[in-house]
Amino acid sequence: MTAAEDTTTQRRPGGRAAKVTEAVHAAVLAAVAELGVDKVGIPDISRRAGVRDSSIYRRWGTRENLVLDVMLTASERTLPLPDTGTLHGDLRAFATGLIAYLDTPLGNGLARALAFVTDSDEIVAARNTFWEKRNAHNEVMITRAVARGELPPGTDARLALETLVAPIHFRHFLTRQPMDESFAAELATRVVRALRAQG
Amino acid sequence: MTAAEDTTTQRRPGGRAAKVTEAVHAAVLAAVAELGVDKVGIPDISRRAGVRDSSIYRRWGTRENLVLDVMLTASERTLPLPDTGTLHGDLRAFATGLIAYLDTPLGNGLARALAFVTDSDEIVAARNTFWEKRNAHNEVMITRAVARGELPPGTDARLALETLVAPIHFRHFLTRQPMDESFAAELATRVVRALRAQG
Amino acid sequence: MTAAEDTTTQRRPGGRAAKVTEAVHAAVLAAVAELGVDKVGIPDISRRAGVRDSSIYRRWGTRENLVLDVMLTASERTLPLPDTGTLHGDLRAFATGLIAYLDTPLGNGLARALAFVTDSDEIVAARNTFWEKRNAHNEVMITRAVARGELPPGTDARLALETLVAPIHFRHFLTRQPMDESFAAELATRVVRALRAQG
Amino acid sequence: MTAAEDTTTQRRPGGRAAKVTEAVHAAVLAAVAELGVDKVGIPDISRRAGVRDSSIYRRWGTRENLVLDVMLTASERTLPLPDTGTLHGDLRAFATGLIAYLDTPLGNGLARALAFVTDSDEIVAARNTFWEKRNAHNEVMITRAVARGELPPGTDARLALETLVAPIHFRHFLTRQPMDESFAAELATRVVRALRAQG
DNA sequence: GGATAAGCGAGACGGTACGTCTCGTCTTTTG
DNA sequence: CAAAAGACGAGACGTACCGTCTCGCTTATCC
Repeated sequence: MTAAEDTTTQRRPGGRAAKVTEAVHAAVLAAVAELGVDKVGIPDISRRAGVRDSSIYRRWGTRENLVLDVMLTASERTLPLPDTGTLHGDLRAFATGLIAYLDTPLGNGLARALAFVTDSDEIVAARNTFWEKRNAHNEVMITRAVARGELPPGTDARLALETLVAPIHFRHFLTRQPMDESFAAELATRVVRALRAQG
Repeated sequence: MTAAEDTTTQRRPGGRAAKVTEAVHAAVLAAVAELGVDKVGIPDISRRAGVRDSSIYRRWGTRENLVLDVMLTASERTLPLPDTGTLHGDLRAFATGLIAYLDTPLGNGLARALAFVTDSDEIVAARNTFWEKRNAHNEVMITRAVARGELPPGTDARLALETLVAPIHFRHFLTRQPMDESFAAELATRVVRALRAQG
Repeated sequence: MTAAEDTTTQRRPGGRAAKVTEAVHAAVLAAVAELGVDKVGIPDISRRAGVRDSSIYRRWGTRENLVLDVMLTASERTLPLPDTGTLHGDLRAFATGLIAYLDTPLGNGLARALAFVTDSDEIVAARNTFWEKRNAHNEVMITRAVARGELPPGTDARLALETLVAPIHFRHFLTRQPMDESFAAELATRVVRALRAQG
Repeated sequence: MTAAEDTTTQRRPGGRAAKVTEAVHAAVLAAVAELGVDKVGIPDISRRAGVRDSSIYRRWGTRENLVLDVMLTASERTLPLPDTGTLHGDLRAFATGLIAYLDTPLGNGLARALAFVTDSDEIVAARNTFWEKRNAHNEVMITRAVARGELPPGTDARLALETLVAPIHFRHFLTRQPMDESFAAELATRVVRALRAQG
C-alpha cells in the first residue's frame, strides 16, 4: 500500500512537499471537472499544477492511484445531512442533494472513479473504508427516525439507505435519465412505505 | 450518424465484408469480457479477430463507435424471463439471473460499456432504444402478476422493475459486495411488499 | 537482426519511408558531429530530422541500433586514396588526411561511435565488415608500392597500415595531443623505414 | 583559516569523511568492473557504497569527475616495469602486461574514461599529468637499453613507447581484435627494428 | 466476361500518454 | 552548523495506443 500510505503520511505541512500535494490535488479536481475522470491524463494534471509529471509518478505511481486518492480525499467532505424533523423530509432532502452532487463534476467523477478502478488489495480496502464511513454517517437519518418513533427499533439502516440511493445511481450510470425534485420525493415515499410495511 | 448507418446497412451477407464484421464483433465481446470495456484497445480486437486494425478503423472510425455497435447488437439478446407462477417467484428468479449475468465477463462488460461510453446523439438514442426494449420485455412479469390478481391494475411496471434491479447494479458498480441467492430473495420480497403496500 | 535488416530492406525509394530514413540519417550525422556520439539522444535527432521520436523507435528500437546503422552506411564513404607516386608520399598524404578527418566533427564522431558501442553480435559483425572494407581499400597504397618495386613482395599490408594509423588514433583518443603535418611526415618515415628494414 | 581549510581540504584519514571516500572509491571500481565505465550511474555507486547520492554530488559534483578521480587514483599504481636484460625482452613483457591490463575492468575502464571524458581545464591538466608520469616511468626501459649500448644515445624514448603502445590501444578501441603473446612479441620486434634502423 | 469500384492486408507515420530511470539541485531534518 | 535524508525539476528512454494515410491486391458487382 505504498502509494496510498505515502500520501496519507504526514508530509510536514507547509513544506515543499505539501505544496506539491495541494497543487496536484487541486489540479486533479479541476481536470476531472473539465474533462471527465476517464479522460484525464497525467499531462493534463502536471500542466495545471505546475508540477513535473515525474514528481507525480514518483508520488502516486499510476493515474489510477492518483485519481482515487484525490477522489477519496475530496469525499471526506460528505454531503450535509438534512434534519427536517420527519423521516420523509430527511430522505427527500438527502436524495435531492445526492442527485445534485452526482451532477457535479466532483460527484460524477468520484462515482465513476469508484466504478471503474481496477481492483487491488489497496483499492478494495479503500473502497470498503469509504462506504463504511459514508454509511455510518448517513445512518443517522434512520436512527433519528427510530428515536422519534417513526420507525420500529431494529430497522436495518443500511438496507433502507440502499433502497433510497440505488435507483439514483442506477439512473446515473445506466439509463442516464434526468432526475428532479419530484423523483427524489417519490423515492423517499417508496422507502418510507417499504420500511413501515416491514413492521 | 455515419457509423451506425454503415453497420446497419446490409453488406451482402456471406461476402468478405460480412466475415470481417462477424469476426470483429465476436472479438470485441471476447476482449470486453476479458479485459473490461475501458481497457480494450483496437489492437486487442484486431489481434483476436485476425483483422487488420486499418480495416477496423475504416469501418468504425473510433473505438467508441465500435463499442456502440456491439452494444446495439448485444441488446437484442435479453435475459430469459422466468415464469414461476407467482410474482415473488418470478422476481426472485429474475434477480438471481441478473446477478449471475453481471458476474459473467460478458454481462459485466456490457453493463460497464453502457456506463462508460461518452454521450453523443447516437449513443443516447441507442441507449434509450436499449432500455425501451429491455423494459418492454421484462414488464411481462408485472403484467402477468396483474392478470393473476396479485397486483392491482395500474401498477407502474417500470418503477417496480427499477426497484428490483437498481440495488443489484448499485452493488455491482459501487460497493462491489458479492450477491447471492438470499439477496435476490430479499430483494424480491422488498419489491412485492412495496407494491402491495402501494395499493 | 530485425532493425538492421529492416533498414537494409528496400523501402520503395522515393516513398515517405525513404524520406524519413534519409532525414534521420542526416540528423544523426549532424547531431553526432555537434554533440559527440555518447551525448546524442533520440530527441536531438528527431528534432533535427523533423521526424517524431516514435517513428525512430518504431524503426530502430534503440539509440545503439540507430548509431550502428549510420555507421554501416557511413563506412561506405572511405577517405580518398592519395596517389603521389612514392610510398612515402602516399602514406604521408594519407596520414594528413586522416588527421584532418578526425578533427572533423563527423570523423571524430564516427571514430568515437566505433569505440563506444556496446558489443553485440550484429555490432561485432558490422565492425568487422567495416574494417574489412576499409583495409581492402587502403591496401592499394601498399600494393602499388610493391608493384613499383619500392617494397618486397609479400609485405604485410595490414600490418603496415596499422603501424601508420595506430599512433594517430592513440593520440586522438588518449593523449589528445594536437597533430600536424610534420607528425604525419614523421609517421610515414617511420613506417617506410620499418618496412624496408624488414626485408 | 588554516585549520578550517584543513578540514575542508584535508580529509583526515580515519574520519567519517575518509570512510565515505573509501567506500565510494571501492564502489566505483566494482561498478565499473561490472557494468563498464559508460554504463555506471551514481545510483549504482551510491547503492554499493551505502552512501547517499547527495553526498556524492556534494563531494564530486558530476559523475565524470568522480569516475575520473577514481580512475586516476587507481592508476597511480602503474604497471610493473619488466627488466629482462634485453630491450626486446622488456618491450615484449611490457606489451604483454598492457594487453592483460586492458582486459581488466580497471584497465579497460581507465582507458575508456580517458577517451570519453569531456574536456575541461582540470581534466586536461589531469590527463597531461597522468601521461607525464606514466611516460617518465616507462622511459626507463629505453634509458636502460641506451645504457647497455643496445640503442644509440639520443633515441626518442616517447616516440618509441608510442610506437609500441599505439597498436595495442588501436585494437582495443577500434578493431577489438583479440591480442595474444605473439602479437606482443611481434610488436616488440617491430619497435626494436625501427629504432635500430633509425641510427 | 472483362472493366471497375469497394474494401482488405500490409505497414508507416504523426501524435500523444504512460511509466521508468537518471542527473544534479534544493530543502528539511537530525546528530 | 554540517551531514544525511528525501523530494523535486528536468528530461531521456522505450512501449503502447489512436487515428490517418498510402500502396498493391483481391473480391464482388455492373456494364
